[in-house]
Amino acid sequence: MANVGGVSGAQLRQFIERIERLEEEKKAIADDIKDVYAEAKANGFDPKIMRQVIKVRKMETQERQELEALLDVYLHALEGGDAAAAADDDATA
Amino acid sequence: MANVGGVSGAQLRQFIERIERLEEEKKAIADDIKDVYAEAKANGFDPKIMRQVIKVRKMETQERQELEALLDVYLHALEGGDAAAAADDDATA
Amino acid sequence: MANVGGVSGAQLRQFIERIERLEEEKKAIADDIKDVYAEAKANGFDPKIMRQVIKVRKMETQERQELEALLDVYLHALEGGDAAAAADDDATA
Amino acid sequence: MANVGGVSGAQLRQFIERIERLEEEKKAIADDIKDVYAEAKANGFDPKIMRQVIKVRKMETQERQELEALLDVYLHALEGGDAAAAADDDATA
DNA sequence: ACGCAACGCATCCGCC
DNA sequence: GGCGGATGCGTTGCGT
Repeated sequence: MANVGGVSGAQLRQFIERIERLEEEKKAIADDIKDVYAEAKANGFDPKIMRQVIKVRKMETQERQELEALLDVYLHALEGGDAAAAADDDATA
Repeated sequence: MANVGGVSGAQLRQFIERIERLEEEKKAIADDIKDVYAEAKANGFDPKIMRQVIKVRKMETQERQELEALLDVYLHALEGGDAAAAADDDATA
Repeated sequence: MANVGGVSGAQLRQFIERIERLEEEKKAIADDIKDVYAEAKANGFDPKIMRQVIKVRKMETQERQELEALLDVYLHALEGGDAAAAADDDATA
Repeated sequence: MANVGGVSGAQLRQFIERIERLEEEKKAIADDIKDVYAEAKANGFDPKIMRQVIKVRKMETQERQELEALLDVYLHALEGGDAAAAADDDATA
């Protein structure tokens, strides 16, 4: 009985297996990351500091993206030709 | 100054960038997983049940692995020739 | 000043001391466990094997619990009357 | 076969069960601690800060105990009646 | 906004 | 005494 209540069990199985496959890939990458840290450590770098560096760079990236997003909002408002929109944009920011 | 305190800044940069790249991939896969859950939900499947099913299947796999690990440790103990091997007689009954 | 910003310092003290007391008890039990391992080792048992046996038994218990949780979630889904119940047809095969 | 290689499996079983029992108790206490934090939070206290407070107090306790231990060493050295001992005590500290 | 769960980090213990 | 593995803690992200 692969079909109950009009819904395909086989289809569910496909979803489950796709997810399990993806999670395996995710784990594999996480392991790769651990390997890189280990290799770096073997070359005299401190993993703890490296993590800090990566965290900071990530934050900088996020800030930059947010600024770009904000810029886009402004530009689109101008494109729209509605002068008031630009004025409203970040009154709450 | 690409060399500070005897360590190569360029080498560090390589490690950092490899890790950042891998973390992007990891995030991409995590997003894919979310997408699959969303797609399954759109097809009438309950994500909560799916997560539980995946969790159970994962635990089954882990338990097999732990049993294999236990077997390994028994075998090594036998190699060592000491009394600890007695652990297999009824502890798991 | 036992009252700062509208919160009772005395009350906080009670919470802190309760927690500290509980943590002492927890540590005492952890020490007891170490003692048992030491005693077992003195009787010729391998602690490593013992830990693995305990881990396996624990996982067996957890798996039973997860299966029960899965059953619960199935039953609730059936109550809800929606198609998600189809998850039981072959996903675990 | 409760006896292999002259070692009692029943005895091992006793050790295993004692440990499992103790670990249950430990877990129960850990849960109690969580409950206290939750209760404190419900009364408007920040668990994160509470943890900091407890950590600091613990460190202070440890420092005090170390000082007392050091004092004991000095006192015992004096009791020993060996004048040189007191002078040696912490030359390497 | 809250609570839960997974991840990563720090600490500690046993082994070499 | 250093190293690797295991455990507990704290943080972050996800789902409700």
